[in-house]
Amino acid sequence: MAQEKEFVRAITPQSEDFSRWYIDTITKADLMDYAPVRGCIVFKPDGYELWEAIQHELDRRFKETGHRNAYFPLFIPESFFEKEKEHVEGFNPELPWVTEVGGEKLEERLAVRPTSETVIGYMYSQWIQSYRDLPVLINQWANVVRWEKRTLPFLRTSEFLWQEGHTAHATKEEAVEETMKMLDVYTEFVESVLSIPVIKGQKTPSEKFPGAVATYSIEAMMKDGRALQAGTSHYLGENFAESFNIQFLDKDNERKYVHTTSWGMSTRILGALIMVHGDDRGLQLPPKIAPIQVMVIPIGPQKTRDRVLPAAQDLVSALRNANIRVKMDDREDYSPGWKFNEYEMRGIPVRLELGPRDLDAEQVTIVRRDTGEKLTAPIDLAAKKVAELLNEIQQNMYDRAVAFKNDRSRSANNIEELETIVRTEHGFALAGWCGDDACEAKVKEVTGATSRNIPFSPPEHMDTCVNCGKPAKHTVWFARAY
RNA sequence: CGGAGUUUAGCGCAGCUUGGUAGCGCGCCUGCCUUGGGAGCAGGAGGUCGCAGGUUCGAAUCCUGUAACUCCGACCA
Repeated sequence: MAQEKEFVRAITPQSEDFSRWYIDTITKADLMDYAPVRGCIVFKPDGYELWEAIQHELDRRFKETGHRNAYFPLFIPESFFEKEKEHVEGFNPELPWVTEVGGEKLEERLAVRPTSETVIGYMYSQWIQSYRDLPVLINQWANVVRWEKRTLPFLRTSEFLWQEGHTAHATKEEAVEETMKMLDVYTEFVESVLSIPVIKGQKTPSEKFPGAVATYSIEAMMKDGRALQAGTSHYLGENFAESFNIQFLDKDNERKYVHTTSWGMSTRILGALIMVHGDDRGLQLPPKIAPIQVMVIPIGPQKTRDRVLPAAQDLVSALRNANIRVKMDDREDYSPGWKFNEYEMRGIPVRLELGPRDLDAEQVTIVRRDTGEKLTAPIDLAAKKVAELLNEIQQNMYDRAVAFKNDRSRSANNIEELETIVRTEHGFALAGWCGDDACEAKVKEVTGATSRNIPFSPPEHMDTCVNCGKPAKHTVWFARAY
């Protein structure tokens, strides 16, 4: 539609080229910029503020579940990586090394951390003596580096920001419970705060974290039908405890290895936020995470400003008193129409327009970002109305994302069907799997889709392996993934 | 890491085939004017053409190399 295009001429439509849309949107919305180093980005203030909001919400949940924050070093001695074979093999291709300082070679090379299991494991071995020292429940907010061959802003960058939780427990049962608890924390956060529905499940052995006994994930569907792993939680068993000799003396006077867990969520989640909710006008932020929830735009010629501006200021105060994150744009050198488009592009959930006509009617015009709907409310009830509306938008965005995901998900009885689903219909395919790595690899080779996870509650159970036709051990979600 | 494409003003692009004084739109600055879906007029600033070599009297343009970005593949919690 020509008029539609006119509003957003700076952004490539999603239907034309989803990748271009994504890059256009994050650039125009001023979330990031490319850095001079390959594969690295700058989080500009508007992008970093979103991350701060995510940090704030997650950190509160971690603390409510008994965790405390700490910070471990960026550099990890080479010898640490050699202690856990699977771990070193998993990360070796993407590790950068510090080999010399001031022109002199180091005795031992230092890796820039890709994740901190090893250095934290080493420290835990020093700190833990007795069952009375357990559990250890620590989280770290940090940057990590993985030298990726192919990068994409927020989704896969050479350096990224994340949190990594690392816990140590006396028993397997307790550690497994922790692993699941944190997966639930992620799920609750992503679904209720980011309005993104996820699929909870277990990773197949080929997709699990190097060094883990079991990896669990939450998977989300982007608007192009591709999957994005939104968070992971690992039960590491005694693997790292054995490698780093993390032992404790139990009540029965026996020396035992601890059971460890780790769990992480990264700035990649910003990519999900953008690709789940964004549309051809740009970003669309769920109210609970939006740094600015409401933008007030006073309207009218010079001669009415004396009347409009104080009223608009009162409106801002009323909303602020109702704990709504509100800002006013009263710049005179931008037209109202320009501002409408600008803040829609930036994803602000609600816009309030206040002009002479509104004042005459003692009302304010309210516009929803999610539906584009225009409403009015009496000025003195605006704060109450907007608060209700923000909740409604939050829910509507979630419902819409659920409907989209369900619409694009269905079961596949054979590999051809699976390929149609992921390549032509651009969706998720539910399929049986015999448990053989070779069958999983074959699906990837033929269809381009990888196993996302073995869902805890699949919509149906599949009987036969999608590749070899033998009885299925598991029902698995397959999708093309970021 | 392989294949393809791109790189010229803050952004988007033309100019390159056929070598000869650096262009357009938007944005930016000044002034006037203007405000309910990206207003208008006038004047103005801004670029060693990604980088390094080479060919040539002369290179944005031709050749070689290199870097970054985008897409497709390989690899990848």
